[in-house]
Amino acid sequence: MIKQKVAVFWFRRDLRLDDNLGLFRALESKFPVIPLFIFDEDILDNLPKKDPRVGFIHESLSKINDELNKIESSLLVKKGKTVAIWESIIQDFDVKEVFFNKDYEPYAIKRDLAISQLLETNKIKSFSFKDQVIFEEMEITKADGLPYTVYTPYKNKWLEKYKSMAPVQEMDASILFSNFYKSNFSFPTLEQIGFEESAIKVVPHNLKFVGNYHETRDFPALDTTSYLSPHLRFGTVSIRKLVNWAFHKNDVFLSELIWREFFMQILFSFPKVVSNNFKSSYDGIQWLNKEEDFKRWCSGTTGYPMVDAGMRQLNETGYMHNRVRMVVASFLCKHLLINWQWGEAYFAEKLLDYELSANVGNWQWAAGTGCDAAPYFRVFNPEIQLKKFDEKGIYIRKWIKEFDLGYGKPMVDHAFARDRAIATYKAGILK
DNA sequence: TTTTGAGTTGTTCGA
DNA sequence: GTCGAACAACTCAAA
Repeated sequence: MIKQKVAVFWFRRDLRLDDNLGLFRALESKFPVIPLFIFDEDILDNLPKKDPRVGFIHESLSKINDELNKIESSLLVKKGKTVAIWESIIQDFDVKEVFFNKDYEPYAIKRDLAISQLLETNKIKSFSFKDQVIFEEMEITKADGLPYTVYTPYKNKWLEKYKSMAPVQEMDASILFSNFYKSNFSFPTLEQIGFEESAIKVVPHNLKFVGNYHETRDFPALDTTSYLSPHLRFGTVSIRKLVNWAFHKNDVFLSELIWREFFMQILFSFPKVVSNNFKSSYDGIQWLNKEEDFKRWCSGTTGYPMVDAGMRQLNETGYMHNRVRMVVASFLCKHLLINWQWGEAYFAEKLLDYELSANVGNWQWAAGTGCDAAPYFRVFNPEIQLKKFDEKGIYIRKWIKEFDLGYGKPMVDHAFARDRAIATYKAGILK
């Protein structure tokens, strides 16, 4: 049997048909395009069976597949080790070209290199595209060509470059949809991939409060969050469209999107931050790392309402308000003197928007060990934070049902913990 | 090369 | 109640 000549577009964390650069370029190919997604066993094997993020990926793929079905095409969904899957695809089709959008995490870089080599060996052309970010690694650098490690000058340069760019062209790939490979691949259920439905769900994003972001962002009771982060994580929204829109809408909100790229380029240029302090002079801190303290933090039973409400919101929904993330992170590192890596790992497990670069970057920021981090003597006072940002206790009552029935005592005295944290850091920081 | 200014999100203390 | 300084110097970026 003669194998059909095809191109393949490989979806990874860009789960949309709309304004997807790599997909657009793929559809310009002279070969019909098979859209592919691989559930990567090297990642999935470490996840719980009810991981809501896998559910969201599955749901997003299902929507894409529904769209494709309208034009007599379908998504090819595979599960296994990526190299083995690609070997099988090369067996089944005469693959001429492969298109995908770049992914900058250490694991992804390694994986993509292996696949690119496999394709090259088989004389298949592969093309990768910048789609996940406005500016990728080494596009925003200091005059000497080295990466920025301080946010503000990075942001200034980023904005300068963005303003000088030609206006963003939105790509309407739908005019090219006729070039999708006609197929009727069967779409697997979540159970067939080895997962189960979770009660926790990614919610649709909501941009209606962005205009007032600078005024409302610190008040968790208002629930004016955009809920964009998981969508950015999995690429169900286009960063180009979002930035283009946010640019005229709200500077502070835009700045958060620039933080995203700042931490991405930090991870790319300094991959050691995944498991090491960015500032190695902080390596000598004597963490207490007490298991039972960590468990109380995880379960939201520290006795500090702001901390507990945040952790319970996380445990129940997979989200946590940004202001509260700072409070719980500072509490873990400074009040409990637990290594930021413990907290980072817990967030990685629970957050729907979990993204390696931002998680590591922000945890190191809170711990004071990161680039451009909070100074070590800055210790958030959970009671003052509550008074300032949830004065009426609306947020904490939402997540702590028993709050008015008499709430437990703090597990550690603030003044004591603050002094201990500053003294411990001071003693541990190498000169 | 040297100098200068600046650095996400805080808290506490004392005048 | 309000305000500035201290917390601790240090490193980075740019001129």
